[in-house]
Amino acid sequence: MRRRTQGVLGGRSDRVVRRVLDAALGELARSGYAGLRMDEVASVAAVNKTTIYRRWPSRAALVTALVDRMRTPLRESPLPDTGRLESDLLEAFARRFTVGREVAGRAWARLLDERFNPEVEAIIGAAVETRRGEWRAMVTRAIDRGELPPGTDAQLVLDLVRAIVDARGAARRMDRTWLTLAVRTVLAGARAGTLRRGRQPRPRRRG
Amino acid sequence: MRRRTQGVLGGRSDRVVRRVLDAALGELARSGYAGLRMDEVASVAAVNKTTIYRRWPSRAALVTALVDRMRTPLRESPLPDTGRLESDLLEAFARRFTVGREVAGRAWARLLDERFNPEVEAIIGAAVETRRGEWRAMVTRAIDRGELPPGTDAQLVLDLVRAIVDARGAARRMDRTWLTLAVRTVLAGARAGTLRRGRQPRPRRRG
DNA sequence: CCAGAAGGCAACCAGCAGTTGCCTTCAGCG
DNA sequence: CGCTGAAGGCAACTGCTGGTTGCCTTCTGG
Repeated sequence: MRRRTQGVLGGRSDRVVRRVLDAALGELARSGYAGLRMDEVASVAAVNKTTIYRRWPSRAALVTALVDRMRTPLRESPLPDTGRLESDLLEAFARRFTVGREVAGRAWARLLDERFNPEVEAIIGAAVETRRGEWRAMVTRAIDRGELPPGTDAQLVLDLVRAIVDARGAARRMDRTWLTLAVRTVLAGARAGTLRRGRQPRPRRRG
Repeated sequence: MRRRTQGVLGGRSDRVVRRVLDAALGELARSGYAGLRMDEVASVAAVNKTTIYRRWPSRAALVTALVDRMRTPLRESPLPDTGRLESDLLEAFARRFTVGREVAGRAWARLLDERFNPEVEAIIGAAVETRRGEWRAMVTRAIDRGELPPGTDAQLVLDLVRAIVDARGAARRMDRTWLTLAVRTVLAGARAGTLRRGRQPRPRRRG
């Protein structure tokens, strides 16, 4: 039997896929996940709603596919390794907001904002999880270089930076200033030994 | 004409108000804001949906009233002033998660998780904004005491701690460990001078 | 040129916010 | 005690949206 012409750019199907994903991207950036109306996507894509549902059984599936496509270029380039953790972190995080076009950045920010939503969390989680090891390695290298005290919890460092960065959602646009602040503050904490693995940090009186 | 028997505890109306708000609290803790079904609230409160809508014109209004009631005891006690910023912050933030009963804590956490939602943000914002000055004063005192370098941006310190704390939402329950981590890390950053007002912090090579 | 995959169309179901019109109950005043 | 008006109950309804279904049309490649 004839297979779907996936991958053969220019086929009827692929044209539809591209148009739907493009439309979905725009709608996601505009209205966020919760506000994304399938009818609207269909109409913008100049495609029937049924067509969308035939290929992606739910909104979650559609957005998952979209995120996957968004992150494709990202997936191909390795994480930065500048020899200095601060620069590595700055660059690595900055990339998250400049995936491809401007729209994609906004769409991703909207998703982050809605990460409380189990569906969204699953989507983001799946996308991020794959590179967790690489990210951790980035921090570990810094520890080995002596930039951070031995015993520092690499994952914790990342979690903290992410927590701060993600706090800046769609409303207030992510900017370099905030990102820098997040990275420097967390690194200062780590250097002060606040982020050792396992044991509770003891209170430190100011000197 | 006879007025509503508001305030006269035990009246029919007040009993209804209490039951509806209690029910709403439970539902909010269980299902979050977006998942809060008015029919369910009505049914749990053993009250008719119409009755709810007559008093609170929308879900947002209902939750606003609920939050207002939740925060009443909090509003009455001043923020801590232990003479040490770390303790102040720890205690002040810890309170947010122990407003009254256990349920209220969970409900509040759910709200925080959904703060991306404009409606929710308005609700939270209104509740929090009122004490912004007090919080800032807490940090300013510490600067005056010399705990933090002069010129430190008090609001920024608070924003950062909040960013980290809030990252722990409903799924992973807020715990003292994470809170401590957040406070200590941000304070370490602040002591290192990362959070001066206005000017961009210069990169600091590790010593 | 034709079989089968993919797309279009229209009507439909289900869940839920919010509404409406009308009836019932209750508190309290005369 | 009985009346009055406010507050509550009830049931049916609108409107929106995600997701479904059955059937017909179009495109594509062998």
